Amino acid sequence: MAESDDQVALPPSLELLWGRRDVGRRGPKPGLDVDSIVAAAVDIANAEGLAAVSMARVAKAVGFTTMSLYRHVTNKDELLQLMWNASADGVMEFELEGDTWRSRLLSWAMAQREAITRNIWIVQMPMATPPLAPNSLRWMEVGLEALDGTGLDDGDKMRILGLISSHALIDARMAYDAQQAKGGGADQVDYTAILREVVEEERFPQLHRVAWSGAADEPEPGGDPFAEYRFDLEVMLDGIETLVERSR
Amino acid sequence: MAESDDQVALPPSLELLWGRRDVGRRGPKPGLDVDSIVAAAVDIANAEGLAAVSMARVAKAVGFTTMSLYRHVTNKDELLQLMWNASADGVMEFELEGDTWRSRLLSWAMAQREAITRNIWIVQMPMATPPLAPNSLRWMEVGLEALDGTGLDDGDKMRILGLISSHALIDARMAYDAQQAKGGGADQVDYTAILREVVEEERFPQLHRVAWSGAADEPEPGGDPFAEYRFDLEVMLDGIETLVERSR
DNA sequence: CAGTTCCGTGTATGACATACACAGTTAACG
DNA sequence: CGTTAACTGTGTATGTCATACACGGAACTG
Repeated sequence: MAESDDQVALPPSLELLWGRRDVGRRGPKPGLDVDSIVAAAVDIANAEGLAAVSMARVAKAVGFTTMSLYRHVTNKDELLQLMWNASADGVMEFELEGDTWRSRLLSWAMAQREAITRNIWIVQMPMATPPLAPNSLRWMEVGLEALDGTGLDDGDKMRILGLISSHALIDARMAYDAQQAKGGGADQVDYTAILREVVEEERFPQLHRVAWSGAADEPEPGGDPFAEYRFDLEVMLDGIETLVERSR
Repeated sequence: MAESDDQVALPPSLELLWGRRDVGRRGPKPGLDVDSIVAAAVDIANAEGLAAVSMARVAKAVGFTTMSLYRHVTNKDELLQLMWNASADGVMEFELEGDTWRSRLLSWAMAQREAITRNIWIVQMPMATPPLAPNSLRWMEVGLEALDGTGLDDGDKMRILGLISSHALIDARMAYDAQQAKGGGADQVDYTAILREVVEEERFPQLHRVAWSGAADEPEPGGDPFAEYRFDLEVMLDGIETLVERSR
């Protein structure tokens, strides 16, 4: 298992994300840098959502004109990747909690979900995963540490981390959508009321029962905002536990 | 548990999706209808992806001008919801397979993933869930049937179906992104090669091991396109099995 | 010092979703 | 049955967006 000395050509965005993009030395001293651009973009996203992050808007925020941004980032997609990596910097402060792989993994999974909540605009990203950049790879590194001692092979470990992190994202995305729908106005109707309105007993006997049993009711305000995610995590952790037992 | 006689005001999109939007009777006979618009939009999406579905493009496909579409759908978001519902019509032919709740639920979960694959543009939808429209509610109805006999309460059943269907979507989304990245050109580099390039042993000991052990290698071409999804499903089904045992 | 590279600006382009006014068609109403 | 109202589709316009490209000036290189 020898490391190759050949340098692999990283995709352009990753070159930038790993600090490997050659920066020219001629020409005027830049008044603008990529870190300032990314920070401004993240601020706008935090304040107003990802849709508010246009190149013109970011440029204005850093005091330059729109087209100057393109001297520092190739395109908007690259800026989005940079933003995603920047927002994952909480990994630097994160520490696994617990004595068992299960409790450590749970703490990791909760941290994933909380990190997204702190930068909720991530749910609006056009891509499904963060770039293979320093911060997200550090999250994976820590996740692998959580799984030390399980006896699982590395491939399964990676798949498990992928399962959990993808679920954190989509759970946050669904919660965000639901909240946006609620924010639309006073005439919003909740899930159960809609079900009761549309599911006839003859055509949807199961859903009809569910609708009228109150089982689909949305959680009371003030409760655990992550209740749904915790349920899902328990299911997944139980399944992982089964996998761990089987590998022993 | 009496049904209320009060009609709840559905959100405007759902009124249309459930065929409850009042259609006026005065004025010229329409040359255009919402079904034609949706069908055209779905065709374009199937052929070229969701980004190709602009109002102008759809209008051209049905032989009308852009603004005429707005006589039939409120806005583009509504059209997207109509498309999502239309694409879920495979539920009409679907039948659960198996003698146990587990095998039935597995068949349901696979069908979810396959349905998305057939209309892969769904992964590019701006919203995280389909509308509460006839087809997606029918999928839920069938999913609840799969869980008959588990003894789970209705709330847990709904959460389980939500877990699986959301996972089908994000798994498809990640697979789509990966494929798009591959299609970018001959200079694309795979996941493992990137890991090997960027993860130094000192800083990322776990990922370094994983990268050089081959555990993160992408599946060979020609294998099961749903291998990752199946792994995830086994984990989730094992976890659900634990939940079922506990509820007995 | 001439040539090259690089930064930021200004201008332009094409694409997009959608507002709004107009003219003609059809139904409702008294 | 004539008038009014509702409705359809068109044409025009608007503002926003990402990004191409040319220009002038700053800074480096040989």
